[in-house]
Amino acid sequence: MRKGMLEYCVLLLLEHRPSYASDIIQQLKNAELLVVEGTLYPLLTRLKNDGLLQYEWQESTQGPPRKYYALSQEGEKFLEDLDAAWTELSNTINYLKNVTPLMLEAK
Amino acid sequence: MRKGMLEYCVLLLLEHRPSYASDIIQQLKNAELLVVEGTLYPLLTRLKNDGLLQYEWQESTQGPPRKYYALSQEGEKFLEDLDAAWTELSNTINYLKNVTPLMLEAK
DNA sequence: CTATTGTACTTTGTATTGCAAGGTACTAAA
DNA sequence: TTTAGTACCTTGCAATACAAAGTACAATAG
Repeated sequence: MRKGMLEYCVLLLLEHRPSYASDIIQQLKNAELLVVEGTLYPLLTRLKNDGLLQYEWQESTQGPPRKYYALSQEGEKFLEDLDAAWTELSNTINYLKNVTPLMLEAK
Repeated sequence: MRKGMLEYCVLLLLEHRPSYASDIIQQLKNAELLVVEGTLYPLLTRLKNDGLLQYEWQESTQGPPRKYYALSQEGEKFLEDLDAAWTELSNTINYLKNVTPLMLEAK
């Protein structure tokens, strides 16, 4: 069920602040969404190749340098589209959860 | 983004009343969710093979007979799980949409 | 009574996504 | 100099969505 949602979630996070992979995984965990490296790294790479994300290398005080990802201008626009898609999907599900057989036959 | 949601939507519909494929496609269209045959038929077959759906052939007054699908007992139980998963996903997204950078750092 | 149209069901091949598993590289501490 | 910790990356597989093409039956037009 989470298919396709991860992209949206990651973009939502990066809208708030640039982050690197391990940080994103941690933040998603805080939001009850468990994601593993093998899922996230390819996703970030894809979003960058699509021009939706940019990154900058930054030194860390403890450990190897980190790739900090942030939304590009195009990424911000795309996120607005996803916001709209989410609202619609949400409406669709809530509609389906509440329809009665009678309403279905009305069409 | 709709990936993985279709299964849930179809089960929600069948909970209300047994339907056959073309009918389901029409009902989903009424809910603003466009689905094509090549997507739905394999999905229905999979859900049946998983024991979540059953079907009965029924004559039609105009055209070939139809496969009416309905939830099995196991399917009803599964739908409850999906309901819970949907609620959680919904909460996650809304959380991510509303967090501020400050809240993120609090963890 | 055959050809066409409409309805319904099915299959094949492809792209995308998620993930397990394994691997590389740099830093710091033992 | 070895070990542990952090971070990034790749490969191969399974599941899902869809386009496209195909099969089968019923009803109607010619």
